Amino acid sequence: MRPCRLSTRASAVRKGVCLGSDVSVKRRKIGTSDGESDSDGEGRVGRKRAADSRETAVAEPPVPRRPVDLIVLGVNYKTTDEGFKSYFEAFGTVVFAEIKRTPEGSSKGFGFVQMSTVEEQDKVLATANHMLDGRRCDVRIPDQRHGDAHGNTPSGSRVVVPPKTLVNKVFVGRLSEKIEEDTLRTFFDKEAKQIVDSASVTDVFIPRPFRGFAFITFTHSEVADRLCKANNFVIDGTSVSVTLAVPREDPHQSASAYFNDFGFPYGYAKGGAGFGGAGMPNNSPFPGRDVFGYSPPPGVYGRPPYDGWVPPPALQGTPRSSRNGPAHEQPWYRIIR
DNA sequence: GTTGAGCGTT
Repeated sequence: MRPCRLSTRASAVRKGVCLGSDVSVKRRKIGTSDGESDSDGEGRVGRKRAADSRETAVAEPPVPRRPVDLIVLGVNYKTTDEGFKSYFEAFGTVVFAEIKRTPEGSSKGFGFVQMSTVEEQDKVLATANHMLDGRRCDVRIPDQRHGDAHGNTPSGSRVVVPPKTLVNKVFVGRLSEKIEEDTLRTFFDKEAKQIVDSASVTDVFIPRPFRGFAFITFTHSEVADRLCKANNFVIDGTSVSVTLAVPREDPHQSASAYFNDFGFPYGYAKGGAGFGGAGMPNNSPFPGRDVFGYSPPPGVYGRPPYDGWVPPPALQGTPRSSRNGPAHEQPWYRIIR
């Protein structure tokens, strides 16, 4: 039996209720009282699906936990990509592994790894001391964002969730240049149908010249929503991020700032140019916005938010240095919704 | 050729 922690809050947030300045929920621990890991595959909410919920599942389906890229800090500079990957194969199947390198090819001393299941991921996270090529390294869930580490919005203003029907498009970041539209369409069409039988991809847009991202439009906004909660996908050996593509706010109308479910303002324009190439057709349904009409949520650009699940104490490992405070003060230790 | 906290060339 699992207590139904946060469920009321979660559904309130989902319905667009004002989040205000409530940080207590965001900092609340879960999964600590019984010392068990959340291994029921139903995610952070831990809600049991009712036996007769087939008809109502559409309203609020349980979102299964999915593996995410884990960051590996303190990797020996001489560790090879092969050695890096094979080390984690002791914990299961590695679906993605990469040591970050300089353009010259030298290791930056950290990398990312994604396991094939959350169970395997938990095994990795449960290991406090990973020894790789004679060096102790640390594996963590990546930060969800840069900047604000306290989950506060810049303005502290109320949260307004725009109609979900507007967001049936996702931003796919961290793409490699070899990606093709057909590959994306096929991949995401399959994913869409796993969420909603009748769903499909209606559009794939890869800005040219290539800028490392694409937009995918679906028939159903639920698909976009669910994909963003998973948000870690490996396509052609590349780990890509998926976030909601949201209508970009007219900077002159900032009074009506929108916020997404992660507490980030929608339509936040990155400084200066970026979107909005001259001469490109403006097919945006939102006048005054960029040529795409959409933009990724700020702060999560290229770094998708984690879905809120945090490892129980048994899986949290050991901080590498004194700069790491208690787990509940870690940037990844936040309840997103 | 060295190093040792970090967060992924869009």
